[in-house]
Amino acid sequence: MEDALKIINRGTDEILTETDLEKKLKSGKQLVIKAGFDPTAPDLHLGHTVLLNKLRHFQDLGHKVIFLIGDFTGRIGDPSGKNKTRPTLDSKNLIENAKTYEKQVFKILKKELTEIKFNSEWCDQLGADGLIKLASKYNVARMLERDDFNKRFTSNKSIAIHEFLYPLVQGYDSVALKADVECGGTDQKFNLLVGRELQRDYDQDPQVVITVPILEGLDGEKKMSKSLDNYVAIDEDPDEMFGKIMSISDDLMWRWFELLSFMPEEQISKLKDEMNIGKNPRDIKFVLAEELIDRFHEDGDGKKCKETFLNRFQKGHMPDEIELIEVKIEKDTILLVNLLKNTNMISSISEGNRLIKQGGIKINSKKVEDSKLEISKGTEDVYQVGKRKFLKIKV
RNA sequence: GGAGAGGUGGGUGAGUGGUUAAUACCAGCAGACUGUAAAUCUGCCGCUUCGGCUACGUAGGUUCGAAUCCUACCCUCUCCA
Repeated sequence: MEDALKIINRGTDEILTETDLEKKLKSGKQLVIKAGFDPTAPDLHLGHTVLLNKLRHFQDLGHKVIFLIGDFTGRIGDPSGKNKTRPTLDSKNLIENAKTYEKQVFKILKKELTEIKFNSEWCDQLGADGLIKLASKYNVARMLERDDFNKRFTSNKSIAIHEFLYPLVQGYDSVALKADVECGGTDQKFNLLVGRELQRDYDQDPQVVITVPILEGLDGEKKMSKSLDNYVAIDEDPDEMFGKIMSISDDLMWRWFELLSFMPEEQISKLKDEMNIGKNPRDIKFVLAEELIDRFHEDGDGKKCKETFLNRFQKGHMPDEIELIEVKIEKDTILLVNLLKNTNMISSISEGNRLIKQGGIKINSKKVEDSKLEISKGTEDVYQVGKRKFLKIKV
């Protein structure tokens, strides 16, 4: 019991309330743990795993996780108001997305203790009557307690009515599922709490709300998200993943250790000490990168990636395997920049000219100086753009 | 319904008739450096067959010349009712 609480506590932001949680755990029954996910972004990244890890902890204790895809909520519109219209996802898309989720989610969650559900299943039944009834359970004053609503309200920014439906529907999900616990990011706190209130209204035992911190993305400031392109997807190519992790700032590294590593806390602070007495932060970042690669790929891949990384960037070697592409041309020669553009090594000819001017393009490790360089038919060379893009092209 | 503000390159945001492909910042890219794809520094940062071409909400108009003025339209926001 003590242990269970300790496991659940690690890495959480808040548990509301802990006594409720204790009571539920003590009851001895299998609990229903709910967490909601966006229907439009089936690409899971490290940011999601903070939450998924927490769900996994519950599974390790034998409880059941409902992986809820908010297809109905997604249809209402985005509460941030930024997105104008969301494409309505048809059922075919939904099934596809769900499959994509499945493939990734079970890298962390236990299949036998996970159920994937869509909230349209019960929300579609609701109808106008149901919605009105649901809406009557909450009031505007309470809605305005939500931080972002409050800010917008006090600064006279617009709040669309339907945005109020968001937390309500999300809360209703908890009612429909009879959730015992709901987990989400700290930014979800209000919505999660609405679930508690609604369950009470529907004569259910209110769910325990557990919030986990939001992981900062590669830039170190904004939250990790696909739309900001500062993410590391969990099914990403291992070398790519390794590189991305190595590219985070030394400061951010510690945050990631805290939220992503399974390493005991004492061990992490030991690493900090080592850095303070002069150990290269790069080597500590290796530790983090290796752990994460091993987790999402095969055991031992982390080590391989590290070697590749060292060879390529420290010693300046070319990667062992370079993709070969064959390009057919009509004339006897082709302008280098055109060739690179055709093979998507660069996005425009102007960019190519710029890169050549700056010494960023190499053929067989030799820097290209001439922007009008012609490549002849019948050659096969290794082309390099910048430090990381390699391609073997046969003309 | 009435009054007003505004829509500029990936983002924030200057510019208010002519050295303006458009200040600045951020992001991005390259180079240097470092035992990191950290940090820092430097350069680049619309496209091009290198003749030009296309760009400042959309469509017209005025002008030798407009992102800058005019007209209409669309959109966003604020205030009053």
